[in-house]
Formats: sequence, C-alpha cells, structure tokens
Amino acid sequence: MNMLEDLKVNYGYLFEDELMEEIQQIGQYMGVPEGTMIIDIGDTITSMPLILNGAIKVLREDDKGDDLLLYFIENGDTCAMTITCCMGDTKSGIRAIAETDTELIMVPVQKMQEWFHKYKSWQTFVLQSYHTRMNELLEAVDAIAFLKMDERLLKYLRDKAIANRDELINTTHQEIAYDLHTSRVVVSRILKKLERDNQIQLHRNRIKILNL
Amino acid sequence: MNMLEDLKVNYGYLFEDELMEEIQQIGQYMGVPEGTMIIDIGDTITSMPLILNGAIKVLREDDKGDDLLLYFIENGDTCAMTITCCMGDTKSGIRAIAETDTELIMVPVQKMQEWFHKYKSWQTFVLQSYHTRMNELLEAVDAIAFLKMDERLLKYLRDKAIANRDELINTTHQEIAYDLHTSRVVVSRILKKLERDNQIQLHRNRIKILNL
DNA sequence: CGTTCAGTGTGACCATTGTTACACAGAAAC
DNA sequence: GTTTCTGTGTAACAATGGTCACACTGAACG
Repeated sequence: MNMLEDLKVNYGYLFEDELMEEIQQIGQYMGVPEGTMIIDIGDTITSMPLILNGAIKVLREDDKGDDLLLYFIENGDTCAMTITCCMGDTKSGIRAIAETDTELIMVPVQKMQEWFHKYKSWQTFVLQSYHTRMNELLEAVDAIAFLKMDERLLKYLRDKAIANRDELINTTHQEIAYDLHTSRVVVSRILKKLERDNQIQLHRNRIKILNL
Repeated sequence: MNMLEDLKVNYGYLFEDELMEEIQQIGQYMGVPEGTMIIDIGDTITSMPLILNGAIKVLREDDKGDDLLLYFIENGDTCAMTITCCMGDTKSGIRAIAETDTELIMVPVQKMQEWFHKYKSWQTFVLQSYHTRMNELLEAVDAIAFLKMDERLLKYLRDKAIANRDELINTTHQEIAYDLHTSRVVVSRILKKLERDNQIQLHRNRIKILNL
C-alpha cells in the first residue's frame, strides 16, 4: 500500500512501531489536488495533518482579504499552527493551501493529545515541529522586513522550486504577486530584470530558475 | 518575600502547589535593570525565564546587525523561543532585552523537561506559551507587512505604553528608529504628524500617548 | 483562419520611505 | 554666563515600489 510506504519513509525513523501502528489505524488518509484549501483562517481545527508527500503553502491574510505567503511545508512536516490551535482550542490564524498534489494523514485532536502523553517520540516530534515552524516564521519576517522586492522575489522562486522539486515553475506573474502581497506590474518588472541578470528564464506561464 | 508574592500572583492560578514549591526551590531569582540583554542571538539557552514583573522586548537582527522589534512580553509570560531552543538544543534566533527593570525566575533546562512529564499544568503552560508567542509573531508579521510606517509607529507607541504601564514614554526618536528598523528622520517626521493629529504630545526624551 | 482572452512588457506618474544636510533648542558642563 | 552635546525639526532630493494605461503576444476556440 502506498500510504504505508510513504508513512514509513517519512516518519518511520521518528516514531515507535506501536505509534506507527496507531497512526495507520486511526489516521485518515487524504489526497488533495493542487490548489485545495486545507485550512482557512478562522477554521476550528479538529485534526492535525501529517504530510506524506507533496507540499503546502501557508498564508496570512490582511484586513482587506489579501494574502501573504509565510512559508512552504513539505513531507515529513506537520502544521505547527494546527497543534497550537488544537491545544488551545482556538481558531486558525493562517490559511493552508496545497502547493502541489498532496497526500496527508489526518490525526484527530483527541488522539494527538493522548499520544502526547503516551509516546515520547510523538512529543519530541510535536515540539520539534514547533521549533522548525517558529524558525520558518522568523525567516519569513526577515524576508519581509529586510529584503527588497527583487531579493524577496528571487527567494520566493527558489523556495517554490524546492517545494515543488522542480526548477521549472508553472505560475503566472499575478499569482506570484498575490503570494508576495504586491502587484502584477511590479512582479513583471522585476522578473524581467532577473532575466536580464541571467537568474531566470521567462516563458508564458512558466519560469525556469537558473543556478538553483 | 517579594519573589514569592509575585510568583503566586502571576502563576499561582496556573500551577499545582507542588510545582510552585519546586519552582521556588530550584528556580533562580534574577533582577535585571532596564536595558539589560537577557538573551542574545546565537546564545545557547540553559535556562528558561519566568517573568515576575516588568517587561522584555524581543528583537530580530538583520545581516548588517540592525535590530527589528518583534514584540513585548510581560509578567506571567515566558519566552517561547527559549523552550524551542532548550528542547532542540539549538541556538537562540532572537535577542531579548529588558524593557523595564524586570524580575525573573530562571528555571534550568533539565527541570523544565522533567516537569513537562511530571506536571500537567506545566505542560499546558508551555504549550499555551507557544501558542501565544506564535500569534504574537504573526501579529508582528501583520504590522511589518501590512501597515504603513505611521500606523506601525502608532502601534509601537501603544504597545510600548502597555508594556511599561505608562502613557508617558521615555525614549528618543533614534531608539524608536532602531526598534522599527527605519531612520531617525522618518520617525521624527511621522511623530510630528501624529502630534498635529492629536494622537500624541511630544517633548524632549518623552512622548505622551493620547486616547490610549 | 480570425476572434477572443489571459498573460506579459513597458512607459509615465505618484506615494511612501530613506538619505543628506543643516539649523536650532534644551540640558549639562564649564 | 557660554560652550558643548544630544536630541529634534525640516527642506531637498533619491530610491523603491505601487498605480494606470495601453500595446502586444501566444494560446484557445469557434
């Protein structure tokens, strides 16, 4: 079975056999196509996703409803925001959208908390996830606060290429603009400059990252 | 004893008596004057601070060594970054500076982890802290990404007034500029505009916040 | 094949923020 | 007092990014 394979590959070295067993039994498998909104802002979280493969992008929203990309998460990861929400029983502060076709295992909140006491490895995993996510949030702050638009855009393209495991990015300038919370014109302008600087190659609906 | 009083007031309703007992015995009291650097970027964290009273500001640094304020933390809080660092045994990604004269109890890492298993209330507290801090980081992102400089500055002044429990802020334009990662001239310019709009009153080394 | 439409390129202009330079004011030191 | 120093106000200008307008291009579809 594919799910079992993916589960082993991504989490086998972390979790005890017994825990792996429980995850298989209780966790609910989900395959979501690219673009699916997995969690929305304001959602009450009832289960926590373990990513088997694919990638998810995490966004924050401004008061006008426009988005800003915080970071990508990949297989072997979980959404730490989910954990805080589950524990605190509050609502999601972020939006999660499948960046590629993605396979997940959803673990219900109750189990999540039960395992937290039962399995040391689960506890470590959850706390480790917090750590990673916190650092990724800090990196996001760095990008937004310290980088200029052209640097930010290049970083974005590279991060996206890594998340997709493909140096060819299929997207439009408009979509990039949404993620970076800027305008399409600005994105086109900078992309053209990056192309002149031999950082990328531009095509319709497609960008190739050089020197990745 | 003062420390005991503060401990009870801030944490008594959270922790079991037994845990309170342990904190008193093992935790090390520290009084730090305003401006003291409590944690620096790159520090290896060996203990975790519980704030008894006062306030601490948490900063991130860019590659040129310039700072950016992330948020203030107050009594009853702890630094969640510390926790991640302790657990993961990695280095601090942030700098923490006493915003006012501050009293803390430092709990060594080992105890922190021991209590995590021993006391449910401690576990809840730590996870809750993560949650709060995560949200505060998100708020910081909002401010940096979505607000214009004048709005950000006003928010900064208000947050600072709250952290200091005083509508009178003792600081210079230069210091504000450091925290907001901008220049003194920009700060002076905007402050003057805020004064014209009756949001604040300006004096040398002193700003009074109106309609707080 | 021509029409339509989404996606891209670009000039012109504006708004915000950053920079430089310098004047001035109040506090502190002499 | 006057000198010195730190802090503040402001004009002038530069740089960055956002907005508007419009041309062009390739893909899709009839």
